[in-house]
Amino acid sequence: MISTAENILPDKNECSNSLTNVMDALYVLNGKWKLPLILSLVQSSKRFNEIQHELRGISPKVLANELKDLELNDFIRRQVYPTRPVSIIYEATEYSKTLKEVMRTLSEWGWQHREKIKDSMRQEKVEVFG
Amino acid sequence: MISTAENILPDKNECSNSLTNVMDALYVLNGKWKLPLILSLVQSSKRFNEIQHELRGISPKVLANELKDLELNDFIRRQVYPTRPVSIIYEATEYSKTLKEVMRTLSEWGWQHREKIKDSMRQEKVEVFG
DNA sequence: GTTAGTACTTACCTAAAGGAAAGCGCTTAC
DNA sequence: GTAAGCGCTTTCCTTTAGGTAAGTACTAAC
Repeated sequence: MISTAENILPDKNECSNSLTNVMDALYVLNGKWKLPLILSLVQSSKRFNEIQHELRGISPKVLANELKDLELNDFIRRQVYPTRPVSIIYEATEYSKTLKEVMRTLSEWGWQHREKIKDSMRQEKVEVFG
Repeated sequence: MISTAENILPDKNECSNSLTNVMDALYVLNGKWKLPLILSLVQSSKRFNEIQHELRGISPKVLANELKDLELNDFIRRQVYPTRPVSIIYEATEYSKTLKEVMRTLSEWGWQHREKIKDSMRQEKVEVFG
């Protein structure tokens, strides 16, 4: 977002826009599995069963749905290799790689958040038993 | 995350951890309104009705629930000022400011995603009418 | 020909998210 | 005393997400 001469209120504009931007981003990325799934495939292409194994807890039904949805939205590609039997490989598109920075900051935050939670649990123990 | 000598497979470790990190982050931040709400209050403290006005479409019930949830998780604070009548102001905590980078990257991505969608819609028009 | 693996689909169900509309207790303004 | 604003709560309802369990079509190996 670039503030130009027409932007009389660059700050306010930027603020209300970033809200809209975030809501637009969440519109496509919302849900428990979309970002983890994209991240997993950005790290390396995988087969159905491999993904299922990595995202512990995802059911085949939900995984199949998410994969279809992400393919429609150009985040992943379903490649069929003519081996016998055929190998079906899911891979991240170039477009899903534009999410790298988002996933990096989110991962960093998730890590420090877990640290914080651990700390506060330790603190509670001290308060109760210390 | 720091790779130490014990990390024989720093890459693989980092990869599987970032998946866990992202899933942990999403566990607290998931939903249509949490990040927009935090962003709105990081930008400036606000009253109930002001938030409702800014996040077009949020119902008072959902807003009240989200505010309670975010307060419990230490992202926001409900301040009561002894004016007559009392003013109730919601403000972002220091902790919610640790999300700034996440919200910045997400906002940037949301912006460029909207541009992409606009472009692809233009492209479709050219294909159909051009 | 039976077993196992891959990549799903189908049917069924529950829980949670989310929305619409109305109301409530308070206060101030007219 | 009536209307209007604030900060919600309550009720009722629909939609969506997500899970379980079973099954299917194909192939290949034993």
